[in-house]
Amino acid sequence: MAKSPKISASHEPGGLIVHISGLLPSLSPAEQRVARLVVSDPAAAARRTITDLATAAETSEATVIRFCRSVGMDGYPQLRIRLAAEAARRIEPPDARVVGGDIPPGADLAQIIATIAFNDARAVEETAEQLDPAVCEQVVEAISGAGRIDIYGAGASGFVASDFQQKLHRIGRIAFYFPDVHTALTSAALLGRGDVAIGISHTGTTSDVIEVLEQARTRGAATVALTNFPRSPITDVADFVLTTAARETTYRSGATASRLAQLTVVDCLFVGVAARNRARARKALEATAEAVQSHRVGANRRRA
Amino acid sequence: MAKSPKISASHEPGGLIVHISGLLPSLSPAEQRVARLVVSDPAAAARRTITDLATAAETSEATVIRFCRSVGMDGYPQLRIRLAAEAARRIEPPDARVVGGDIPPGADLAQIIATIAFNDARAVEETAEQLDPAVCEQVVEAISGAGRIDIYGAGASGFVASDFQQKLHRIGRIAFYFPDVHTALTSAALLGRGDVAIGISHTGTTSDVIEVLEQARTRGAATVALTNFPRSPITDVADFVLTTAARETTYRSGATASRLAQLTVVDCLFVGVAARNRARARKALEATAEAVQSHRVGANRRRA
DNA sequence: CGCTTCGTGAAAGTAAGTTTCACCCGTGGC
DNA sequence: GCCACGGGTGAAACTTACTTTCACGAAGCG
Repeated sequence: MAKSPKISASHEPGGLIVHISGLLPSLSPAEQRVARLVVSDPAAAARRTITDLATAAETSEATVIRFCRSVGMDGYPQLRIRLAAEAARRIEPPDARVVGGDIPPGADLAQIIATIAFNDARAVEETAEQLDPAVCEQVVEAISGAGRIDIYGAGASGFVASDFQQKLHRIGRIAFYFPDVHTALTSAALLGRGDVAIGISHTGTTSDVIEVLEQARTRGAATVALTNFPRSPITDVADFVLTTAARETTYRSGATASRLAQLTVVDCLFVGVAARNRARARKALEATAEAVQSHRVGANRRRA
Repeated sequence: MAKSPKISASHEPGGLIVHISGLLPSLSPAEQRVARLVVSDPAAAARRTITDLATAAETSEATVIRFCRSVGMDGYPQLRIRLAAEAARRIEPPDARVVGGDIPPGADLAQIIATIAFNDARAVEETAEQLDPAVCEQVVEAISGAGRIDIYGAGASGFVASDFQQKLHRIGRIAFYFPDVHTALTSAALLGRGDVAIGISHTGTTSDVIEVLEQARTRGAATVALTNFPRSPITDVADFVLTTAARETTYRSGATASRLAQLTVVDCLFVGVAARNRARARKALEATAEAVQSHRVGANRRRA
């Protein structure tokens, strides 16, 4: 291969569990069975012997070992230890709301709210935990020094892309977002060395976004991918990979959790860029805030 | 072999480490050497193999095993696991990132990430806590029975409005979002009894949104406001008020926390509406998911 | 349609953990 | 002073757990 020096992975800080669930789709079927067991109850897995776990996952010990290697461990004992540590750290399984669980059919609205909020908050926290500050730093640097920044995203990720564009624009960086593939491709073709292209795709498999990012890369721009899955196709065309950590809970939420996670990452990058030149960013922000002032009506009422 | 129960095994409250140091004096010399190693650095001990630890304690594996039994464990593996868990627990909460605090000027990216994520997650959680399920229920009911749903929002809140529109559309509800005030006003003028108008404004003072919502109300539509401030002007023109709970941390972040909170509320409403007619919503979602399938490329890669 | 490549488990091999047992050494009785 | 006696100990035998190798079969490629 020898193509992408790629900056990412190998990091896996924050949560081992989170890390594993991100890798899940890139694992083979048998390994996925193991992964699911581990993720669903890390503490229990830590207690099991390798033969035990293999049996429970309906596979062989060999596969369990392969799984260990796939997620970056040396072997089973190391996984066990890490799992135990991980499980201990999260002593607080709040209650019945299953992480990543679906909403039960009979649920009332209060339950729905609690479940959604819990999962959303969790996605944000876990994303932050596993974000690699070093990679972020590099991306921030690239953006700060970029002549131009193109941001791509389709569907739901398009909102995030658009949000990012606006943020950067507000602090005086030249950033673009294109809701349309053709326009985006055209723009990507005009990028060059020193420019930055950012592709956002939750699944990492959105062909439109990948195509455009690839185009940008060919032209010499630094490419950044923001996705939930560290081994998805989009990472092949990215110099820098940033991952979110939303355990998508079936189709139910229209992927809101992943959206929040993406926004959090975007916000981190934004603040990082802004922090590089506080004075200038502050001034720009104040100016833009002032601009919309005339569209605000009188302050909040006192009393009832 | 049932000799002396030595000490009240099985219980070992508080911490395993504490427990061990408690019965340290009751151990034989060689076992004490082991115990001291373990107590002084549990995490390191957890990483060692039994032979390793034995060597380090200048004793034999047999003694290590005896030590394990003495402190109430079944064997060495169990001790290792418990040790790892124990060590993980003691590291504990990273620091005191101030809620709602601003980013200190000298902060490095890791700090920035932690602070942002903390505040973002907090906003989501607190929003859920203070959301009134009864009001939500009414709004859900209104949306479910609406002939048409108009959603208004400007600037950052516009993204949320747009997101909501798309969500509702995906489950077959007739919903609109207008980025432009004039179009929105026109649309509002066409609303009537049985329709729903939703205005989103973080500050609750965005005159454009208020104006449009007011228009909708005079035409007989049910009006909903989503804002962070329960006493802001927008609430005057709303039949139902839903609030977020983002403590805005200065203007710094371009209000991402409030955005996340808004999205969470929107998601709750969405799921609430979808839950009212699971079958229909599910079918619609599956159809839309299928529609974009051809824009996805092959699955995630295996291996490294 | 043959060729590869990849996922897989059976079996062989190695390392880790556990048990057994004989030894040492201090103690106390004869 | 000599001889049981018993706890503490480690060497070695043993068992179990973990790891590697290998060959088979299925899925993709030319």
